[in-house]
Amino acid sequence: MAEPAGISSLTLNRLSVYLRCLRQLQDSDVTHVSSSQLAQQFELSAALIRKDLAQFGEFGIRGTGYRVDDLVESLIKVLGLDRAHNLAVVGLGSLGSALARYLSINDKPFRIVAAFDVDGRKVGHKIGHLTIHHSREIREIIPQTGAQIAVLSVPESAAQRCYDDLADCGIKAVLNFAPVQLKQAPSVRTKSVDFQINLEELAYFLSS
Amino acid sequence: MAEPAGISSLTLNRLSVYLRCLRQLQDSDVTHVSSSQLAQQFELSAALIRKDLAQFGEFGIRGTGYRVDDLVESLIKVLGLDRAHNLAVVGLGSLGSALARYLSINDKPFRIVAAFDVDGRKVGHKIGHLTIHHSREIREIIPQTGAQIAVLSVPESAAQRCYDDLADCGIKAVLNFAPVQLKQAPSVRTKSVDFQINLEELAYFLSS
DNA sequence: ACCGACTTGTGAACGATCTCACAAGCACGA
DNA sequence: TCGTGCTTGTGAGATCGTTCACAAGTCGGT
Ligand SMILES: NC(=O)c1ccc[n+]([C@@H]2O[C@H](COP(=O)([O-])OP(=O)(O)OC[C@H]3O[C@@H](n4cnc5c(N)ncnc54)[C@H](O)[C@@H]3O)[C@@H](O)[C@H]2O)c1
Ligand SMILES: NC(=O)c1ccc[n+]([C@@H]2O[C@H](COP(=O)([O-])OP(=O)(O)OC[C@H]3O[C@@H](n4cnc5c(N)ncnc54)[C@H](O)[C@@H]3O)[C@@H](O)[C@H]2O)c1
Repeated sequence: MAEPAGISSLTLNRLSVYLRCLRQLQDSDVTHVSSSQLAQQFELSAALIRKDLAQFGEFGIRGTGYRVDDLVESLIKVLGLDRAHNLAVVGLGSLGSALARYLSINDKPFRIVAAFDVDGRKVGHKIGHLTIHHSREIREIIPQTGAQIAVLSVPESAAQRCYDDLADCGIKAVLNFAPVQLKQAPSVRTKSVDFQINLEELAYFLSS
Repeated sequence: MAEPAGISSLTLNRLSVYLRCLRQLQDSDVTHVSSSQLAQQFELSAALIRKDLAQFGEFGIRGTGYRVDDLVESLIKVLGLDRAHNLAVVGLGSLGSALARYLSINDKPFRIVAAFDVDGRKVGHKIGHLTIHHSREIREIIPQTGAQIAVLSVPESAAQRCYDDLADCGIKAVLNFAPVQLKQAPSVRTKSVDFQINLEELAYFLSS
């Protein structure tokens, strides 16, 4: 394999898309695929796909293209999906519950191993076969579970405090859904998904 | 005001962030703010903030900074948030319901005016004070409601068909949550939010 | 064994985005 | 009225991301 150096989010996100597409091809028993065939599926240039892939090694065969099975395997390795990732979910409101449900179905390499809330009606009860703990126990419980990634779906007002707790107890990555600009901890890779911002972008295009 | 020309998504999304921050300042009775003060809040350079804002006109006062109230008002106008936007939600599973709930609370300029599903247990029932219709009625009902934006939260297998229906009946923008690469209609501004891709990006950083 | 048709991987050109640095402008006090 | 101190708006330059174009390599047919 190859470069550890700064791979951009854009490239990484496209790798996920390629992987998804390649798996569909596997299901259709396609064994080989060229960069231009892939490029047609999404609206990308073939060169970009080749550049993206080439950053991690030489996966293709000149004159032939890429062997689908091999490329799937390589991408899984590159993205780190060949090992299980333990997740904690913090905030089991309507969004958090939906995410938890989604993850237990689509469980491939991501597995929920801890759940937290503050609502007395939820703490102590189960979501799936997992007991919901009180958030004040985050620091105590997370290290026992081996969770490295946290999904943060609490109200805005609680987001920063929960984030800091998570950072303190060894969480390495957070996917945040609260519409706030988190003051980030240096030890934590943080990514936010902001529904409202996306809607507002669409609103802009409608009124112009 | 100024340029209609191609504003990038990056800029637009930052404008939303600025707006959110400015509203907090309003609540704290701060009347003036400089680009460098804003820059501290998020981790951005002051110059970038000024460039972003300057694309739409001269909102600042040299030597003083920006008047918070004025800038809020200007950004609301720029983003098109000064008028109501009617939304349709398609697919009221766990995610769709969470989104619908979220939008009815946080209703500022976005209002749900139509809801669709195919599940017999849902069609005919209400979500909030809105009746859920069968998806086959999308083409008929959407034009009556004036919805211009659709939120698409159906399973992957149904996403493309629903999208095409929405495009056909005059929807101008779609926010898609299904993990698929939609074949886009030229008349529709489309944006996707992909939970899985975001998780996979985080996974990459953990294993490297 | 060779040719022709094809595809990859990649340097170089291009374009978009961000940062730097400073002239132009405003407020306030002397 | 003028000067000082501050901040905006903005060209010029740096950096990052994408596209172009082609040499290098592979395969199948003859
Ligand atoms: N629901 C959506 O569709 C949606 C969409 C985009 C963003 N969001 C954001 O996601 C977050 C959650 O949204 P929601 O709709 O699920 O809200 P919700 O009110 O349904 O759920 C929030 C949950 O967090 C819990 N909570 C509160 N403080 C907590 C703490 N300190 N520690 C742990 N849990 C705590 C609450 O008890 C509740 O169960 C919000 O920030 C919201 O803005 C939601
Ligand atoms: N739940 C999550 O946290 C989550 C996160 C990320 C992405 N997603 C994606 O969002 C989509 C919905 O997820 P979900 O968890 O709500 O699934 P879900 O199964 O709970 O809900 C899907 C809903 O869509 C309805 N539906 C099916 N076909 C339809 C059609 N043709 N027209 C209208 N409605 C139809 C179903 O009846 C159901 O109510 C999926 O594509 C999923 O991959 C979900």
